[in-house]
Parts: sequence; structure tokens; C-alpha cells
Amino acid sequence: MIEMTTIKDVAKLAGVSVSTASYALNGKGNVKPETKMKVLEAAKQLNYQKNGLAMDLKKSKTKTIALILSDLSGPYYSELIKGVQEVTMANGYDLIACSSIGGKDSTAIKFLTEKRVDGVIILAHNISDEVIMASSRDGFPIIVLDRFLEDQHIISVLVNNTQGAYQATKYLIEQGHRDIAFISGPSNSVDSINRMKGYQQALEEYDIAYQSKWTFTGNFTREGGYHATKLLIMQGDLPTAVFYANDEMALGGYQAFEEMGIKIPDDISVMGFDDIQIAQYLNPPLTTVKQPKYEAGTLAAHLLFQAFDNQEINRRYDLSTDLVIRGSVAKPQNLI
Amino acid sequence: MIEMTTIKDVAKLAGVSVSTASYALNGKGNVKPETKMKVLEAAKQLNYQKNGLAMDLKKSKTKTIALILSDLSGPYYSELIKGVQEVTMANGYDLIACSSIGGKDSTAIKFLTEKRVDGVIILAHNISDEVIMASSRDGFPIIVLDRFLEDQHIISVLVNNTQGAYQATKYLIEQGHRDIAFISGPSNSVDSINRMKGYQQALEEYDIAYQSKWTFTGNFTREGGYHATKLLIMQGDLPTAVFYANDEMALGGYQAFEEMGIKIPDDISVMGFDDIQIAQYLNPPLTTVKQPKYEAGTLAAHLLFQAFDNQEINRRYDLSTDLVIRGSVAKPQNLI
DNA sequence: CTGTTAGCGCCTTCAT
DNA sequence: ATGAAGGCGCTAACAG
Repeated sequence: MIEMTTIKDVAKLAGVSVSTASYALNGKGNVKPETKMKVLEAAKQLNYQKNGLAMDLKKSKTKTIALILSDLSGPYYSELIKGVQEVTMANGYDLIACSSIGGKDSTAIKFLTEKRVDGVIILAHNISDEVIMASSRDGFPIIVLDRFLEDQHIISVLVNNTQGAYQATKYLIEQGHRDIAFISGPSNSVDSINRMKGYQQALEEYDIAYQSKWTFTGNFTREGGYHATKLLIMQGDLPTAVFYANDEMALGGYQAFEEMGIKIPDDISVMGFDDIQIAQYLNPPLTTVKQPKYEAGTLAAHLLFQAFDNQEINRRYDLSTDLVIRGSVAKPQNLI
Repeated sequence: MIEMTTIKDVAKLAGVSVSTASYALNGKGNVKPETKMKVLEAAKQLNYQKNGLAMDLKKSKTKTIALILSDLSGPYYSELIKGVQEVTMANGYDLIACSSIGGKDSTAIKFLTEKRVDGVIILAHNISDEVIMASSRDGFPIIVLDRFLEDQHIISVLVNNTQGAYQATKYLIEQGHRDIAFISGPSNSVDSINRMKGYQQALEEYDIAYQSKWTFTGNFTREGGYHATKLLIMQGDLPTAVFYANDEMALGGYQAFEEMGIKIPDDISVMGFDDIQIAQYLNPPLTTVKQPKYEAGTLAAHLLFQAFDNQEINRRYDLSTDLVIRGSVAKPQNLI
């Protein structure tokens, strides 16, 4: 067994009591400079490192918050993390990120249910409503970024997907498109459903019939977007524009179109959703809907601190999206 | 103050002792199914959530490891994280990621020095050697991914930057290039220095004189690459190829060349380093040197577990890079 | 200014 | 099968 050196050891070597050692180490209380020196000296000599767990346990406070993501390695969260990080740090708190991969045994669950942090921000579709609500408790604020939950201690920060998709589709229509395909995400995704809704709303508003033959499922992945696009092409009747429910699927679309010698935006226009970093580097640069991820991050973190502070806050916040016009959408051929 | 419900409360409500409650909750020991029921029932009724900190303190073991990154929001770590995550999970451990932004007060320091995790993997240039070595202690393995440290408990997993840069430069030379510029990273970066070394080695091997007029500093950022490229162009004498010490700077280079109407690869060839995700989507796709980040991640995590297990392991591992040939390098004009 | 002491919440031997 | 009790390492009254 490995012998840990504790504050007790330090105290003994310094010839003082534990409390004095604690005071000296933490720079609190009134410790004679001389004794303080002795303690610090002893600590160094023993290579003493405090046990943060014991401290947190004693204080019933961790001063850290957890950001729970469905997949730590996704490039998608960059802006969100930055937003959260900035305000967390500004408040003197620590931030840790963990993943919800692994279901019941995931690290996420551990931090959600074992009082290891003072609050959490969740953007993880693979954690069920039930699990989140079961973790809700007094003094443990939870911010969710992808759904609304009817619970006292859970606050939602949402981006208005329906509005964003509406906006995007409307833009396509105003460019002259009438035949617009929609590649959706997984059918159980609230985000995907809402984007579809916005798409349909715009269609309806312009008296364009919704056609199910132009709706495919792409599962929010690049692969999925690729296959959906292939299907769309093989079907024979090509639309003049396709709206991918996220940028990753649009990436797959780019590839499929290129393989078939279909030029963007000359032969077909494409619209994405999310504005991931890569979007601007594509050829042509992808026109898409930007989600205010950074703002969502800062807002979420702010709300957490207000909750710590027992301030009165709303339980739901809606953020709006922005259309980012780049080069992947053009007027359809027949209008030129 | 908020009243936490503890195992004591559960025990009381269930009419059993604390130890029995603990056994029942953890499914250990021999508890009569009936009493177990009672305990579980009481726990649910009180919405009991165990305190993981207390447990870890008691067990002197956290079963979690920390991945310390210089910037959580960087898109750069994706593959690395995936590698670490997979083996961590496979071993039944938890993984948390934290950032070293903030120096002394960063979350990274907290996890490095306060016994909150059982081991750490570090890829964070902004943490000094001294800090890392000061955290070294018995039973606390540390894996560093960007330097070699002379310390009993610190293991290095490195990628061979010199070899990678050598390989890249050699390829350029073999394509017929003789005038090859090099855009370096920050001068204090070991990675950058080694890449420069590889570049010079290849030059030397082919009897090409190293010219300082073709070396600029780009600081490893896109902006830096952009400015360095502008400087290179303004200088009047254009090389036939430029080797950026990382892909991000190459991104800036693409922009600068485009602004000046210089075509890649027709007018100039460009080589990157890292193979970040965006590289393949650029126009033309970037030829670059791929770092085995995923492999580094899995290896690092494996080593951690071997260290937990007190197995004999080396203190240093070197991984090699791969040249990824895409479309940004061509034979120079004068050879066509 | 310094020492004594009582927990923070949990697990786990040791009795019973 | 269950209960009593010690302690993980630390902080913060409280008492000198």
C-alpha cells in the first residue's frame, strides 16, 4: 500500500497541531509568520498534496460544475464550451467536461447523481428525461440545452430550431426554389422534428405542397447525409435545393453530389444547419443556419450561478438563430 | 441551508442500521431480500443520492482519470479524446476533461495536485515542467504527450515531429521543389523546433542551402499563418512550396494566397502538419502529416492502467507520423 | 496565536 | 443477517 502524506504528517513534522497546519496551508486565521514558515517547510519536505475530496466533503461544496456532453470528441461543442468556460472561470469555479457515452455506467451519470459537483449543464441527447429529472434535487441546479423539462430545479436554454429552419427554407423559396428536399435527423430527435416543422411552415406559407418523396432520413451523420443524398439522386427527380437538418449531413451531401458530377450551387443549392467550423472552408462555402452556441454557453453558466445564489430565474430561455449566407445557394437554373 | 439526505436518513426510515443500508444499496454482503426492499424503498422515498466524494475519500480511490488539455474548446483533440475515452471506459474507469487555461487557478491544477483523480494524461503546453514534476508522487501516474520529463512517475508518449517534418520536406523535394519556405510555430514550442529540425535535415540531405529569408514565424494560429504568408509574398521572391508547421497556419496561408490570386497547387504547393479534420475539405484538399493522435490516446490510457497495476513500463514511447498526400502539392512549374 | 475536537458521508471489519 | 464503531483527510468552531 502506498503511504499518503496527510496534513497530520505535516503538522507532526512541523511540531504544531493539525488546525494550525491547516490555517498555515490555507493562509487563513492568524498564524505567526514563523510557524507558518515551519509548516510550509514541512509540507514541502514531505511533498504534501492536499486531498481535495476531503476538503469538499467537509465543506459540502465543490466549487466545480460539470458540462455533460454526449460525445467529448465531437468538434461540434467548441463554441459552447468556450462560453461556459469563460463565465465559470470568471466566477472562480472549476469546469469539467464529461461524456454520457456508456449509458448507466457513463461518467455523466456519476456526476449527475453523486454530488461530485455543484451544478451541471447538459447537452446530451442520449440521457433520458427520466434520468435527468431523477437527479433533480434541492440546491443542485441543472441546465439542459436540448429540451424542456417540467421540473422545479431544471432550467432550459433552447435555440429556436423551428424558427431557424423556417428562416432557411424561406430564404430558399425567395431565391426562387420550389422543389426543396429535406434531409432529417433521427426521428426521435426533438431538434430534427422542430427543424422539419420550420421547413413545413415555410412551405405552407408560400403554398408549396409538402412532398414526402423529398424527405429522407440522414441520422445527423455525414454517412447518413451521403446515403440519403444518393437515394435522392437515384430516385430520378432532382429538386433544385436540398436542406440538410445539420451541416454534417450536408458534408455527406457534398460528397454524393460530387461523385455524381452534380455541381453546387449551379445544378443544385444546398442549405445546412448549425454552422460548424468546417462550413466556411467547404467548396463552395456552405450557406447555413448559425446556432448561438457561445451565447447559449454563457447564458447557461450565468443561470447556474444565479441559481447558486438563489436568485429568481425563469425556467426557460429561447435563443434565436441566424442565417449565414455563403456560396452554396443560388437561384435555380430555370430562373437564370 | 439545504438539508442533504444521507445514508443515515435512509437507514432510519427503513428501520435498519447504517451498515445494513450501505450493504443493501450497494448489493454487497448478505442482506435479507426483504430488508433490502425496505432500504431501497426508503431511498427512493427520500430521493436519496449517494455522496461520491465521501465514498472516494473512504476508499482512497476515485476510479477516474483526468485528461488535461490546454483548451477544451479546441477542435484539435478530437481523435486523442476518443482514444483515451475508449480504453478508459473499457477498464471501467471514468474520464473527465479539464482545461489548463487560467494558470495557477486553472481546473487543471486542481486535478493535478489535489488527489481528485487516480491519474492524469496531459497535453497542455501552458503547464510548466516544474508544476507537472511537483505533482509527481507515488501511486499517481502522469502521462505527458508533448515533452519528456526526467521523473520516476512520469511517462512520455511522443510523436516524432522531426521525422514527420523530414518526411514531408523530402516529399516536397522529390516532387522537384528546391525553394521551400517554412512557417514555424512559436519559438518556445518544442514541437515547432523539432519540425524545423526535420525540415532542415531533409534540406541538408539533398544539398539544398537553408535560407533564413524563407523562414517565418506563424505562432501556430490561422492568423499567424496568414500574416506570415503575406510577408512571404510581399518579400517578392516566392518559393515554389511552403511547409506550414501546422495545418491551422496553412489555413491562413490558403486565404492569403487566394487574396493575392496565387493558385494552389499550380502556382505554389503547400504542405501542412497535423491532419486536422478540416484538411480534407479544403480546396484543394491539404497534403499534410498525420499525427497518430488516436493511437497516442489509447497508448496513454493503457499505460496509465499498467501503472495502476504496478507493471513494469518504459518511461518513453515514440510514435511515428504518416504523410497524407492530397491535392495541395504539385510539381513546380518549371518542371512541367 | 495555537490546540482540541467534532463532524462532512460513507464503507467495512468485527462482533453478535 | 444485522449492528456498532472506527476512520478516510480535512476544516472550523471553540477554548484556551
